[in-house]
Amino acid sequence: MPKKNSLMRQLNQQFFQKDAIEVAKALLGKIISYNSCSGMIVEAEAYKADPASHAYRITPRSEIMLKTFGHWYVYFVYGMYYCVNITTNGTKEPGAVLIRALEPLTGIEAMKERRKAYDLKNLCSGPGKLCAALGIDKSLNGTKVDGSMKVLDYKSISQGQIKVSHRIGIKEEKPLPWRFYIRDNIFVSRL
DNA sequence: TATTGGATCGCC
DNA sequence: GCGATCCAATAG
Repeated sequence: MPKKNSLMRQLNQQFFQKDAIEVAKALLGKIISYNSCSGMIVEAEAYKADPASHAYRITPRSEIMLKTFGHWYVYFVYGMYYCVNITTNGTKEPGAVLIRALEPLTGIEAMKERRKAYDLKNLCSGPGKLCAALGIDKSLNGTKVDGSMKVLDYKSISQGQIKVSHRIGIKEEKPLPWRFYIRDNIFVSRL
């Protein structure tokens, strides 16, 4: 693990009380730290109450998106992968940001071992991949963002370095431009 | 209770 | 391009 210095402030719940789109952009350049492993967020997507969102209808699974902010929302997909989100938008409207890719920083050997993948570019370049790499599972669902898994300040990303596209794996009539990633970063899931 | 389809990934 | 693999949501 690297030495923590004063620049690596730990983000509190309050940070996530704002809109998912704003949070998604603000998360680029931040670090996720868990299980003695860490990586810089290079790609994230916003979800609110749009038809493609779990919160389009509030169900027992998705109500965390409505009722909380600054909590981890972890769900299981395709029978074999987990995806990790952070809830946003206060407690009156639903919102969450899906973490889609990390640039691996520390605990790289452990992450390679969990993933059985040894190419750095391939280690955390997708929502399912990064959860497998860090060992994230449903036991973290509903925990606070400043609990055992944390988010730390790291690099400042300017607006000009942020690229925007439609969300991946979503079928919708008119794709919303709610995916954000760091320009020229090789660790994103795709260009 | 049964059915269907998915915010994925890796191999064919 | 497609199968793996199982849970969550909906319909009945």
